[in-house]
Parts: sequence; C-alpha cells; structure tokens
Amino acid sequence: MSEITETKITASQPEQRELRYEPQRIEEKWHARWEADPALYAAEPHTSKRKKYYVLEMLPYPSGALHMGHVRNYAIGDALARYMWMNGYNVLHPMGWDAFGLPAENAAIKNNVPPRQWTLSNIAHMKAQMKRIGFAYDWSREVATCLPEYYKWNQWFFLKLYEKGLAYRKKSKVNWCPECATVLANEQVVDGCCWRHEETQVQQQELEQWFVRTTNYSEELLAGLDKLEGWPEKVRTMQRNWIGRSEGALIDFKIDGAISGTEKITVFTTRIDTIYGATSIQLAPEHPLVAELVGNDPHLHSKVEDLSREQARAREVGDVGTIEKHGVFTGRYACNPFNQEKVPIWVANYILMDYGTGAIMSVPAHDERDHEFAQKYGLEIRIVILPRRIGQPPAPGEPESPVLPYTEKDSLLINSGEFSQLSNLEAIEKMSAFAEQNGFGKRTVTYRLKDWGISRQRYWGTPIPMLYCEKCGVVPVPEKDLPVLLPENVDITLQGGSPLGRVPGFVNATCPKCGGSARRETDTMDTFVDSSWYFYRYTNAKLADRPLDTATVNYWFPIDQYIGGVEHAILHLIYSRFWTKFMRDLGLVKNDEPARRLFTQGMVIKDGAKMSKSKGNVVSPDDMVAKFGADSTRMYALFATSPDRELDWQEAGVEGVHRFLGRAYRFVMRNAGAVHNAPSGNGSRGATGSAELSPKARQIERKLHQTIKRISEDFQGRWHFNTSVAAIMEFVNQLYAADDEIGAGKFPPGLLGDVQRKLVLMLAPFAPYVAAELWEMLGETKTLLRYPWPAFDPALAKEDEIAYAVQINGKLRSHVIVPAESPEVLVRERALADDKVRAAVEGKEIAKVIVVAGKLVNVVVR
RNA sequence: GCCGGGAUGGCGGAACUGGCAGACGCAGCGGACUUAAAAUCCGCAGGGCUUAAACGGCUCGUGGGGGUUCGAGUCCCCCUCUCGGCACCA
Repeated sequence: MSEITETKITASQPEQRELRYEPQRIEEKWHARWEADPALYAAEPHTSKRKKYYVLEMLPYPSGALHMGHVRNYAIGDALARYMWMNGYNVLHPMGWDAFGLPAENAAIKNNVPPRQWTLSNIAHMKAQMKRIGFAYDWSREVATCLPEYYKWNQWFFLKLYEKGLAYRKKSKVNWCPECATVLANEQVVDGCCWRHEETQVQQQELEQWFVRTTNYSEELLAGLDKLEGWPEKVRTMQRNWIGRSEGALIDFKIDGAISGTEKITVFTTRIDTIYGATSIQLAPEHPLVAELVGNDPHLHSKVEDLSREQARAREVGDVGTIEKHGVFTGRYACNPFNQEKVPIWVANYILMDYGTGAIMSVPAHDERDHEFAQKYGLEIRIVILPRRIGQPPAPGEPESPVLPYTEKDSLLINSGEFSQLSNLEAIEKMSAFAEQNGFGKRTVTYRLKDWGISRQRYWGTPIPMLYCEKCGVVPVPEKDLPVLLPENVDITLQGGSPLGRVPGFVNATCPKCGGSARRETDTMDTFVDSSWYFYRYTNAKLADRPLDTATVNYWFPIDQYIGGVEHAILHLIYSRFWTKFMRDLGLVKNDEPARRLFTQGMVIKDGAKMSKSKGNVVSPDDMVAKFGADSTRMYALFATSPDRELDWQEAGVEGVHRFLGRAYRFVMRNAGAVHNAPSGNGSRGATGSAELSPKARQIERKLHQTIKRISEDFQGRWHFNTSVAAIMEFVNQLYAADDEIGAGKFPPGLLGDVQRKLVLMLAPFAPYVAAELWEMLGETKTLLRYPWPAFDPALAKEDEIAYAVQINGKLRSHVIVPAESPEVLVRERALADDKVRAAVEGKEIAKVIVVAGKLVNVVVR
C-alpha cells in the first residue's frame, strides 16, 4: 500500500501496473462518468414497464461530514437499490437534507457564520462525499428542508392542521432546555435531560405553545402497528409502549362536606375490581381541587408545596419512580360509591397530574406503590382478591399473603359485597357496568401519548404562519402569502425568547382580516415537522404550486423499504405515521402508513465503544476512502457483520476487503482477453457442452450457480450481506484454485466468460466502482444498473456426490461419499460398510440407524 | 423493576427449519517469487493428550448449571454478565 513501492513497480515493471488494483484511479474515472448518469434517475410513473420500488434511507442532518453510521446506512440501501434495478424494477432512491436545526445556530454563534451559509456548505461537502462513495442517488429529486421551496409546505400543512382543528395554542408547562434556550417535545426529553445536551437538565416552564393533536390518532397509530408486519417487532413494541393505551374506568368519589362548586373527585383506575380495597384517595399536588381542600391551612399549604417541588425535581432529574413517596392528609374524606365507606383524601408526590385524572383510589393490598405508601403512613391494607379459589392450598412458591395485583383468571374477589366470589376479570366487567348504571362512573381509555408541542423559540426553523391582531385575535397567514420567509442577517444569541422577536421587519405585519397592524408568531416549528413528510416530496421535488402530486405519490407509495437507525423508532417514526394519516384524511394520499417495510441497522462502534470525539475513536469515512477506496469501505461495512447488529470497525478488516477486491480485479484483468472473442453464452456453458467440462471446470460452474443462489436468497430474505460477500470471496478463491487449468487456457472460453460476467454482476451492488471497471474490461457497454441480475440454474448448482458424515452414538467417526440422491438404503449400507464403523460396531448390537438425507448417518449401538 | 437483543477461537464473525461447530475475513506461522523488502501466490491453523515426526487416534469445547433427543450453539427450565428501550402511567 505504500506509495514508494508503487512508484517503483510502475517504473521498473510497467506490465505489472495494470494488474495492480488501484481504487483511486478507477473510482475517480467512474465518479466523473456517473456525475450525469441517467441510469441513476427513476422513471416517472407509468413511463416504464418496470414495477416500482421505493427504497429510502433516512435523510441526514448536514452536520458537516458523513460519519460511519451514515456510510453503513447508505451502503445497505444502495446495495438494495442496485439489486432491485438489476431485478427489473423502476427504483426510486432519493436523498435529501434535514437542514433546519440548532447546530447551525450554535455554529453561527461560535464562528460568526450565518446558519444558512453554514448549512448549505455542509450540504455541498456531504453531497460530494456521498458521490465519492458512489451511492446511486437520484439527485434530481434532492430536498433541503431549510429552503423556502420546501418549508413553504410545512407552513401550508400547518394551516391545514389549524383549519381542521388539529393545531391549537395553549399555555402549558413545557420542557425547557436552558442550553438550547428552547422548548422540547416530551419525546425529546431523555432521562430528564435534553436529547441533544445529555448533561443538561430540562426545566419546567409555563409558555403559550402551538400543539398538534397527535392524540386524535392515538387509536389508529396503535392499531396500525399490528399491520406493519414488515417493521421490526422491537420498534412496534416501543411505539406501543409510547402510545401507552390503558383501558379502565373513571369513578366519582363524593367529597364529604361539599366545597364551593365541586362535590366529587374523579379517579382513573384500570383495576376497578379492587375498589373495595381502596383505603384512601390520592391527589397529584397540581390537582385543581387541592387548593380548595387545603383552604387557609398554612401548614398544609407548605406541605403540598413541598410535595409539588419534590415531584418537579424528580422529573427534572429523571428519576421519577425512585424518589421516596411522601404525602399529606388533607383532613377531608370522600365516599366510595360502591360501599359508601368514607376514605381519607391525601395529596401525594407520586401522583402525576398529566396522566388519567391526576387522582387515584389507593389500594395498598394490590398495588406496589400504594402498598409502600400505606405502610409508611399506617393506612389500612385490605385484601380483596385472592389468587385462587378459597380452600385450595397455595401453589408452590405462591405467597400466602396476596399483596399483589392479581390478574389470573381464577383469582377471586373477597370482601367485595355482592361482587365477592367473582373472578377479577368478571368483576371488572360487572363493576364497570354497575358504575355506569348508577351514574357514578364510566368506562374509558387513556393514553400516555400527548399532543405534540411544536413551538420552538429558535431562529433556524420554519416560521409558524400565524398572526396576532389586537382586533381579530389569532389569524392564520393566508395561503397565497406563503411562504412566510425566514429573514436573513439575524443576530443570533442564546438570550431568552425567539430570535425572530428581535427582528422588527419580521414581527410587524398587517392583519389580513382587518388590515390593521398585527404581530407575527415568532416561534419556529420543531424540525421533526420537516422530516414527517419529506419522503413524499421526493416523488416530485420541484412541484411549485402544491406540496405533492397525488397521482405520482400514489404510484410510489408506500415506501417499499425504509432504512435507518433505531434511535428514530419513536420520534420520527410516530410523527411521520401521524402525518401520513393526516394527509390521507386531507385526501392527498391514499396510503395509511408511510412505509411497508422498515429496517433498523445496528450502530457502528470502535473498540467496543460508540464513536465519539471525546473518546477519540472516530473513524472518518474520508480517511478510509483515501486509504482503501470507496468500494472497500462500503463493502467492509456490509461484510463485517449482518446489518442489524452492532458493527465494530476494524481497519484491518477494510484492508482485507481491499485485498479481496484486488484478487477479483486481477482475475478478470488476466482472463478478460481470453473471452473477448468467445461467444457470449446466455447459458452458463456458452458453446461448450456439459460432457466436455473437466472436473475442475464443472466444480467452478457449480460453485458459480451456488453463489448466485446464496446472494439472491440473502437479498430476498434475511439481508445477511456479510455472508453474501463471504460467498463471493469463496467463489473467487475457487477460481484461483483452478488457476492451473484456467491459466493454461484449458477452460472453455464460454464458461470463463460467463464466470467473469456473473462475478462482476454479483459484485455490482456491493462494490460498484470496481464492478463498472471490470464490466467495461469485459467489453460490456450496457450500464450495470440496467443489466439483469444473473439467474441460477438449480440443476447446475447441484452436487454430483455427497459426503455423508457418519456418527456412532452421535459422535463423528467417518465420512462416506455417495452419489447425490442415493436412496436411503444405499447410504445406510455404505455407512455400515465403512471400516471405522465396522470396527466400532464389532461385538455390539446396532439399536438404530438414522439417516438424514443429504447430511449424515448416525449409528446407535449398545 | 418491566420489555427486548446479545454472550461462539487471539479478534470481527459463520452455522437459515435441531444434524460434520468455527464458513469468510483479520492477526499468526510456514513455503514460493525476490539480491532484499513490499506486493502477490500456495499452504497450516480451537484447546489438550497420544506420536521422534507426519499421518492418524483419543478427548474437551459455543457465558454457567440442569433437562429433552439417536443427536443441542440451536429446543425447555434455572442462573450470571452485557447492551438497548421503558419506568411512580394508577
């Protein structure tokens, strides 16, 4: 690899120069040719007889440079795209940029570069990197979300959301990251910290915010998961948990001694069957009733304040769930509607206002948290469910005292009035119905999923197209006035409030309704809005008067294969599912889900740890490409392990792939000439009949077909491209092993030509540069992307003979070689005739002989 | 705590529905070519024992313990470690 030696050889042995695999030379040549290659463009709908196939990799944030995770992601998608082209599909394989976002502003502050400039130059650089690596993207459809041509449609969608009542404004407690100086969505808070600043604790603040009613689609977002069979179960589970549906009931407890205007507390429970065990009511510190219950009692008041603070702090730190439970008795009582019992009303720090009703009935006997709390404060623990029929002994390992949330079918209610003796599942049914009939409760469904807060107090994002008029109130910007342009030359600082609020030319506007003066909304949209629908825009990226063309979208959608990191399992993938459903309801698209299949690739690590600047273990794609070439870099990313697993980057492994490509390259270099004039066989044998093949040639032919079979199956099935690459390596190794015959010109030229063409075709999805070079060398002119993927002939792939493993009592002792498809009796006979078997069996009784067709014989002796 | 991955040579990893564990690659060792080195080509290669050596033979071996089976990396039960996700959600 050293340059010194290279020069020397070039000088002293010019004839060897050609045999040397020089990726830089090859890749630069093809890189230039592909710059304007129409083969990379998808055909417009119905202009091609090919079936459509939409393969999409998640669009990157233009942070400055590609990292190995990108390379891996795109290498997977690109291999698939190329394979699908070769299999006759009209492939849409686009790329774009998730170009709004905070890092551009941080860079602006740090380096005094305008965000737009910083972003666009990053895009230019990263696009050049992608092209250098040879990804076959249709760049005519490129999208950058920070350009008005794109974000205009974010604003348009926002107006539609507003029109449909799906966007609304409310003052609410929000997650505030002091580092970003902006609000975060719930989804962007990780362990109480900002998703971008893992060290920065999120604070709670009250602000007027725009929200999108994602919860309108809770049920459909959940139900749709069952149908997404092409999505990883892991992602579906994560989304199910995130949506967090629970069925339960709302139950009213009358407050003893009415308070002004309010006389009941409504609790939410999923376990109405335990209601006879409720020994207190617990309210969240923020519950609106608390203030009234506390009244003028200063002691109680400060106690509640403490509880509230404890909860807020726990939330900020992210260890809600582990803090010590505290509470305070309000001195008041409420009435259990089932048994008319008076239970004390408490306020507790473990009750959350934003789930259910912010009030619970506490059942210490059958809920761990309530149990802990009751023990601490000496509240009654009353068992109302037994885990089994009375009179039956406890099963081994079953606790005598069932202080557990029993849900088994044969669990039994006790001490529950007329509901005693019912199983708890029956009880849930009957008690819910009873509560509804008597007007003090009703069945309900609660979700954990919240509406999506999209307001960001940042500059580099899509302006929210709304106006505030003193006379008319909140007024949407008329569609014809879109886009609301993001002003340039804005002074960006991290001081509080939206930067746009300090741009008078932006803020001051005219009310479209009354013509009076109005103030513009100065917040921008969460960048997850941008990425919620970008893949639709690719189908017609230049459309000027609409976000998309429905007919074109309907041709391409749903996405056939979406590929990206699992870190987007919740955020991006829930928002974009929501957006699709919203678009469908607008009549813009007809698909319910954006993507039929989703693949989440594993992370790229180095030395067992995530690559990071602080650890100093970052491997730059540029370095790899410079050292070993793009083909080796991307092929290694597929070879090192299967795409779904974590990949430990080893430079020596890249070098190994480079060596392999060199072997393949040299093989074709040496043998291409021999076949130029030979008939180009459509069958693998060309002009030569089967009978004339030497054993070695027959073996090569067989291996060829076996290899095509393996790779085709890997693409269609499990995507274990690591074994696909290994299979090609094995094949090339066999070609070298036959070099005595091939080198001596003893191989039929038809076969030799076929072998080389198909070898190149198989390399094409993984190492497109060297494949293109060798393809040309073989005298082929048609571009590889439009050349059909080779078919395999099962008859030619079949072995003539099979070596059966022979075991004695399950231990390998020998092998016997028999013709393929020998009947079982023959295999058995040959195995028993084997010397080692006879020796082992000598004087013993053969109990059984097991023959596994095509694999082994096991002789069981006693 | 709950849910879901994972644990296989010196290393990355193969073994697809139970059937020859370690494909392929890296590192290593030996040889060919070379004045020499690099590059290239060929070969060896899980551990232990046996053998002067080679061949061969025996034996142990897929995180640990048990089980099912003619046969288990693969299936079942229990446990350890590890990585991800969720976590007072009532």
